[in-house]
Amino acid sequence: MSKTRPSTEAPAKPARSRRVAGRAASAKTLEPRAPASRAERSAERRQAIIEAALDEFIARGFAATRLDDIARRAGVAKGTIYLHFKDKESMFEELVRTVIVPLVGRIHAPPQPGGTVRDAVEGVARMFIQEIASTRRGDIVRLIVAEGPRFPAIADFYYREVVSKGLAGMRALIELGIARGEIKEKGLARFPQIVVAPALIAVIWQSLFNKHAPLDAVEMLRVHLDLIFGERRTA
Amino acid sequence: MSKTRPSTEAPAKPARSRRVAGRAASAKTLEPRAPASRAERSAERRQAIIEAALDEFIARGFAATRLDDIARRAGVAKGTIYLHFKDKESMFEELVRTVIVPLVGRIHAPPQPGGTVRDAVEGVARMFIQEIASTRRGDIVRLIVAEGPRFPAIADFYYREVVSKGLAGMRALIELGIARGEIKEKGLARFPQIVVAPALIAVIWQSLFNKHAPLDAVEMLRVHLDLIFGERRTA
DNA sequence: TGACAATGACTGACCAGTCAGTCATATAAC
DNA sequence: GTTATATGACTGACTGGTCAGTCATTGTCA
Repeated sequence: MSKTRPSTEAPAKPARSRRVAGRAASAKTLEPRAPASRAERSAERRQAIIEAALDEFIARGFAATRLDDIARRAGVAKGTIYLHFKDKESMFEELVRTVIVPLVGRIHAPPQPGGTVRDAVEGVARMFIQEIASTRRGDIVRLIVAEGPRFPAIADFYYREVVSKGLAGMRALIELGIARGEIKEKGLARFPQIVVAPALIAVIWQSLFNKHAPLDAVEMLRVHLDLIFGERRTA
Repeated sequence: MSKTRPSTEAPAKPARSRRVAGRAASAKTLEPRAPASRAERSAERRQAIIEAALDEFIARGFAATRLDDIARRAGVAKGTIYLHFKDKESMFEELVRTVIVPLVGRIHAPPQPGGTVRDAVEGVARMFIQEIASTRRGDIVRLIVAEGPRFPAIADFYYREVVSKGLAGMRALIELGIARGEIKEKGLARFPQIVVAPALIAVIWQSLFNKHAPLDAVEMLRVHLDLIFGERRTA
């Protein structure tokens, strides 16, 4: 197999000619082609670049991704990228940050006062599958695993913002579960990773082996919760 | 005829202490560049290239690794690489295969007739930590996760040779454990991944987050086994 | 000596990053 | 309201460097 050819599969916006630019469609609700203000259009561009870059980085990894492809996919000239990002490397870092941050907000499971701990953990698991495993964010997780060692800044950030916070939250839940007698295995509080592990496996499986053997992530997580909390009553 | 080679008056074999055992005894009496037969020397070269390439690929990933670096590290000219491998891509694939194959042999845990299932699984876990998590093979696993999507051939191979076999073996153990009453959670037989997940997490953690928060993999796996088999008797 | 192995300078493709120039928009002046 | 000027977002051809892969030459073994 020779070098992977440029990705033309994407709806690469035809380089819109300058004369028409003023009428370029914008995503405004009513006006299909309202000429947004400079700031607005600039923000739109930046967003388009981020989306495109994400696709390319996920598909090819950092080193093999060409800025020309990102530019084409974003419907933008290559130079424009450098108006928004310092260079390829910091673009990658900033990119991951940008996409991860909103994900962090959803991490801390709100432990409803009334419910059981199992309900809370189940909620986290459901959220994880819906929001991460079955979306592009799952690929981001894989991307971090893949490029982390070469981007210590990203690995650090990810540990600080996601891993440590997520595990801390999970540990709190586990301790509550132990206190309430829902969880028998006390050692779990020291290794919340065990509770999370199958979810991560699901993400990796998804992008590597799913075509060989589809994995029912929901069912797997259910079994895992049964393992931790004991068989669920409703069978 | 002075050697034009810059700094390598003898085929520099820098960091290659791995399999010198056989030659170690005679290393003092014989010239380092022992007059081995052509075939032997060729095989040695090939092995050196594989070792070097592995180091580089692990450190940099596929795309960012330079063949010049591999050649230098292997104490070999770049052209020599092409006497042994078709191109960079097939070198990478063949490489992973070469390193994985001996690993596969160790996968099928020998279920000792006398012991408990827990003993058997513990043996697998111990083997995993010794042979994979704490060696360079762990990095290979990460490498596969990282580059898998861009090297379907490798992902396929890995699934066929390692994942499916490993999971099948684990499933057999689980079913035995269920039959013997050692394992309560029957659903585990459908998702052997759950049993293996923490081990994989340990590998990933190792290369990404260990400097932030060292993870005691042995202890974590023990807790996980407690979770599956119930508290161990000896406490 | 003949056959084969090894070398490393070389080539050509490829690509990150640059920058002089363009033009739509914003602002000021009339 | 209309025209003139200023701004800066955007462009894409270009540069300089890098690197996979080649091959004529050199070295080595049988």
